[in-house]
Amino acid sequence: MSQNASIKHALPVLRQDDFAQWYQAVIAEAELAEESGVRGCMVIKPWGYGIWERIQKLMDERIKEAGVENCYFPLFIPLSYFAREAEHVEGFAKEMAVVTHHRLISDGKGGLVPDPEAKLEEPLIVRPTSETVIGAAMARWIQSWRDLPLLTNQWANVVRWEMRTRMFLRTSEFLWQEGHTAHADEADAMTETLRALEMYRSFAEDVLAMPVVAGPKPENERFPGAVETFSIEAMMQDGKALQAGTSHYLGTTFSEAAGIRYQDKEGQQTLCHTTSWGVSTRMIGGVIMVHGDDDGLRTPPRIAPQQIVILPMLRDNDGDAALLEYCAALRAKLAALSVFDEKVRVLLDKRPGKATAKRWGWVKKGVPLILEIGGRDAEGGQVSVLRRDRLWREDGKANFTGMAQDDFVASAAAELEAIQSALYTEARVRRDAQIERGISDLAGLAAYFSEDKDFPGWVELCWSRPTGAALDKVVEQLKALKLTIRNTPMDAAPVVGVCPFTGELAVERILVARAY
RNA sequence: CGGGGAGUAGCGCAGCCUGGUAGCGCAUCUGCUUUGGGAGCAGAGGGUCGCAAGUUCGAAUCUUGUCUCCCCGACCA
Repeated sequence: MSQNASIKHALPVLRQDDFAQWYQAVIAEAELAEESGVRGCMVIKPWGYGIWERIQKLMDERIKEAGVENCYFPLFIPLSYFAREAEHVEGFAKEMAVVTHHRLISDGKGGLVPDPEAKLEEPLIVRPTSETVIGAAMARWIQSWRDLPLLTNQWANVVRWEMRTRMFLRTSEFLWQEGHTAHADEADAMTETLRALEMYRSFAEDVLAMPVVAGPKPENERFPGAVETFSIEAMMQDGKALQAGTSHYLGTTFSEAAGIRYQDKEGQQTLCHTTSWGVSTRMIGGVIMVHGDDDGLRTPPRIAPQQIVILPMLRDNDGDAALLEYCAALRAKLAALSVFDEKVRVLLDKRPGKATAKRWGWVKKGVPLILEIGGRDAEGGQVSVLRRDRLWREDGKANFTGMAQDDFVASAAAELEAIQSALYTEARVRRDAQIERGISDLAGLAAYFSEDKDFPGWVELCWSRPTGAALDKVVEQLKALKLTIRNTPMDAAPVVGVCPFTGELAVERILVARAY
């Protein structure tokens, strides 16, 4: 986040001055989303929804490649479904939206109130997640070992009545996909749980250019009803962790609650082992905080709704027609190219207005490549190229490069690949530099996070994996430092030494961090 | 849900203390001049001051309630 005083940045707030305000400025200035007037709910605007559609498309392909089929289940879930699983209902009870009536009547004062005559026999819950309703369906669909594994997914909205909301990161309503699968035994279910986790890890890194650490969560961070919860954790530019996706092995918890059984080859009635896994619009919040800069979002090419925007420098004179013709021909050439196994997405922005003014709108949205084309470019067969990830020159001017149109067309696909790669590398280098592995006691941990450092990163340390009351004590100690255990990295270095919390021999490595 | 702050034109704000039918900047529109890089000048349009009650001859301004947003905390697959 080095600064050049001569640069006039596009955002009103810089990252280093106020990260929370900067985050909201990106969302507003890049026109990703806006407030709706309904508590905790946002309107997702075209550029933000376009990014979500890209995520949906590429994730959906991966889900289907794994043999998982899409379904759709009801938004409303009978209250009694939740009551079947004590831990699950307890986990969500405090944040459930409840429908109690099905009709309104006039209150006699010009307003409307729920009709007392139209009270529902049984309240309906607006789904916070769908294990219960999908479990009920699985119980109907599964009879025989031949019906397994049952692999389903749905793209849907869910509602969780959160106390404190933040755009994309924690909204009352959010969009996600939730995979739900049922298997004959634990081994098969665990394989699926880990397959989904690896799908998320590679998606985050390859598609979102967002490096993540995958691994199991400690027992206090498990999904209500899960036997084991795995997550991918990403580091934001302020050093905080963001849980960007989760995959749960649910054991027979929901099978017992919903009666998901099959007759095995020996003729025995056997409980299924189930899994669930999901990623949400929260991923967009992660992309913002990993790739955003003081000029707005830098959208990774693979999820950019437009990868190249052409800005003709219209002059409201006779030369405009020829200029537009040149730009349209250029657009056609670029649109015929492929990158990342898809057609290049290129927009010719013909809206009235000065190109220089429109440019900053696209810079803030993070379009990977911006082309500004003037009359002289058109006459000379040239283009003027701005790479979003290398926006500024040393002198504080926008870093345009002039080149022959043919050369640009020939290199455009490779350039988009290079931007995708550069964003990943930048994030990876930054994250790796901010994981501290040299701390082995509580005092060191406290010192690391109390240092007068604006954005401390993560600490990876060895511990003895306490459980129950011993774990609760550790959680309390960490809470005093505003820290949480993120997960146990799966590719961690060998374990050494003793646990800083219990003094016992360490058995695994954990990541400790401040988190969103 | 607790503590703090805020809602006035599309956006950002002043006015409120000391009630008298609303103002600035940016943006928008019009005109002129500029323009190979986030233009200048002049003029114009746009607001039941979040919503609802109350006090008052009169409320953006005072009182109460309520909704929404931001920050801190608690909570959070």
